[in-house]
Amino acid sequence: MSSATPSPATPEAGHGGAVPSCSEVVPGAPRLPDVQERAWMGFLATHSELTRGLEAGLAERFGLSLSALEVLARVAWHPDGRLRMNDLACGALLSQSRVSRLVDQLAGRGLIERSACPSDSRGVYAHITDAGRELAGRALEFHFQEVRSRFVEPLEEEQLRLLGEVWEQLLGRCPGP
Amino acid sequence: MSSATPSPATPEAGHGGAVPSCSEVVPGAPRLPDVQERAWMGFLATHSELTRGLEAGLAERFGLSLSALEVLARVAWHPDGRLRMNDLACGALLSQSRVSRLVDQLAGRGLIERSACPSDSRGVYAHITDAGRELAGRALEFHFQEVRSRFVEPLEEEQLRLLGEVWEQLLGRCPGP
DNA sequence: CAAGATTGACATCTCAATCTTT
DNA sequence: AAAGATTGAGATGTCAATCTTG
Repeated sequence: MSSATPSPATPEAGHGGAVPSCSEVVPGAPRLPDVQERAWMGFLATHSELTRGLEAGLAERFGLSLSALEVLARVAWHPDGRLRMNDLACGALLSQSRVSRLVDQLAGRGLIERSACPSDSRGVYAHITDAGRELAGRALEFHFQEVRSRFVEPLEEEQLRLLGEVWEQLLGRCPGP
Repeated sequence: MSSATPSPATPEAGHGGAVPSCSEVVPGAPRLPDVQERAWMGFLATHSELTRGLEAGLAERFGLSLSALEVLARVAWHPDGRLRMNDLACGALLSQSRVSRLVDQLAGRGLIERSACPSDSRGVYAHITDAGRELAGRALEFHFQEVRSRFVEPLEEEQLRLLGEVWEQLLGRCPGP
């Protein structure tokens, strides 16, 4: 997804910028105060730019999407080398059906195999294969290197710590049903 | 999009959490150091949770996606009440083709109209209609209220300022062609 | 030829319906 | 009835091809 929050139009806005400058504002346009707007718009723009870059690198080198890598890696490094479909969906930011189709895809490439769950016939295990473990290792290594160079290294340790606090304050305000 | 970075599997991971706790780690799994991981994973999880919530509210009350609102609002508050398709695509985080189809959709609801550009026959203007301006006003008002309550208010002014700095440090490391 | 706009083909992702098992 | 897994339908988004105009 990438979706943005509307920003007041900049007349004949420049063609290149990731975040519109928002210097020229039309009277009457609802806006957020500057500090808030920069924090919010930058959040969206940064997410968009970073995930696009990471997706592109992974796709080119390993034929994996971020979601596929997430699934593959979680199965690969589970102590049992297998994980039930539902448990896969829970930790990831993915729906059950998406996980089912991702596993289809990875199974088609011989990176994962499905097998029945003996203790609960409803369940299905996703098993990592040798090829899957090997690819997961290389892809994850590359991916973390990318995250370091694009996200970690441009920031100070203190900024990273503060980001962690911010996410903690923002998350988990969804009371269950 | 929502896509996540793989996190080392938590055995029988809990079913509710947005961010896996990552306390149990399998030896051999590539990882980022804790502070880095919290900053990065929280970033992804927060983006996912916030945009889902905002999308849902807008869709339910106004039948608009975030992208549709972005397009509608930019046209509505442009000084001329109109904008060329290409200029629409540039400021937004959207491709030209997506903008073209969003304008189709909005035009079908009578919120926007297309018209030829006299000075350049290749160009097409998207005009805001009265109905479009009215809806944009209400939807944007609602949307900013949501952003305030979900993103701005849980944070301190100082944290918002720091976020702005972080995005500035992370963005714009893409040298043009 | 390059630029603006549209279209077709395809990837990604979610929701709702379904089927099986508990 | 509820839970796990899959499937169908549809929304959202991109890339590449095309068509028109500069």
